[in-house]
Amino acid sequence: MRMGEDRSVAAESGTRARTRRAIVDAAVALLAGDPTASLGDVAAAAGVGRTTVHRYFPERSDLLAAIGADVLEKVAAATERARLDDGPAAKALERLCQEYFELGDGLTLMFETPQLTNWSGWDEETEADRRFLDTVRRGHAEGSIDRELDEEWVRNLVWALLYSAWEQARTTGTSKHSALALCLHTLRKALAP
Amino acid sequence: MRMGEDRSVAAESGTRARTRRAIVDAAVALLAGDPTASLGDVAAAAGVGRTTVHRYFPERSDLLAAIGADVLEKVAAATERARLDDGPAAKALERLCQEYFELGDGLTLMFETPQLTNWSGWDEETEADRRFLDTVRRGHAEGSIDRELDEEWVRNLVWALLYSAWEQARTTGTSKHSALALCLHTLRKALAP
DNA sequence: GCCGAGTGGAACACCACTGTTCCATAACGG
DNA sequence: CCGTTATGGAACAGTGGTGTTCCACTCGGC
Repeated sequence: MRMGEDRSVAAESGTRARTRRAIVDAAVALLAGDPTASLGDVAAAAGVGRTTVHRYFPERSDLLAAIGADVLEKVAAATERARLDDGPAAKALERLCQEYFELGDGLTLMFETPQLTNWSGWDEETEADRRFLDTVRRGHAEGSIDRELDEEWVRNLVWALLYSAWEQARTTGTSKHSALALCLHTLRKALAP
Repeated sequence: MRMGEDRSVAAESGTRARTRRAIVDAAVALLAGDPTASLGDVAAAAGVGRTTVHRYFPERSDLLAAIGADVLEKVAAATERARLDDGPAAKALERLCQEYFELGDGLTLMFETPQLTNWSGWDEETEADRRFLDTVRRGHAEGSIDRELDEEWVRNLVWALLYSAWEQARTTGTSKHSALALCLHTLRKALAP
């Protein structure tokens, strides 16, 4: 082995890694708009041949799994950036909400493509999910989050607000910035005891 | 004309009307869970032959249109029952929320099947939608609804909360009743100035 | 400039769903 | 009770996505 990585099977050449990313990114963007888009469509959107897509992801489910892993990774990174343990829990959730908002299409996808959440990485509790629920509990304890709202409800609420904000930006002319502001404003009021 | 209706083409015999309902109802329940379910699945769920489904709805899109009309009708009825003009606007929206909650599967369907909203009845503003937005404006005027939240955002918010509530009942063990309570509690706080 | 990795396209079999026709039979209603 | 009405199933062709193979190409890095 030279400088390259060799995680499980083999290191991926720079070219392969780039093509792979192009396909996954295009798939995320496309499937967010229409979860039933064909692999041919994905290939076209990625600017590669359909054959190439099949070379990287033998079956459709393989592509879905890759997307799932990708989103999961981004969620983990966003959670990291939000520094959930700093300051009041309510504020921490607002920061998290901002970070999640930036995920964009990946977000919509999780909402509209339950099949994504059907692969191995999702059934067991995610680290990010656990950190989220812990933070809500911390908020309950320190009194910065309404105790009437149980953890799962807060989680659902956050996702729903994020989805709404994107929907707002998409359908009405609202800018992403204002949509996020509405989202955070509403979250703050909802969480307050 | 005797007692029967003869709206556009012809009155439907009792038998036909019943079969039609069975198909539409089954389709709503099934498609809410999986928007890509086949017509064969719908037929099976409705307890009729696939041929019969095609007899009532020649093409898939015809069935979708019928479902769209059905949901639209139920939304209109729910809006009626909520008596939006009575009392404070914020309370009116809470009543509306309760009524919408009862729509159940029809609700999920509107979220997950944008194709439904692509038929004729949806593109132009619905009467129900107009009444909703009017009520929000009334709330702004009388001060019972936070003026920071524009009408569209409130609409998105209500739908998102309803979806969350059903999700809550579906995934966590929460009873429908408690889920609705959380939903209303959150809405009340979010709307308050 | 060369060689191999990486690619695109054509052609193929396959499958599931769709929409249609036809016929035998069951249910309904007067 | 009998004829009309409604139904279910089988069989069919058509369609579009899927997954596979093969071959000619081009591009990148040494």
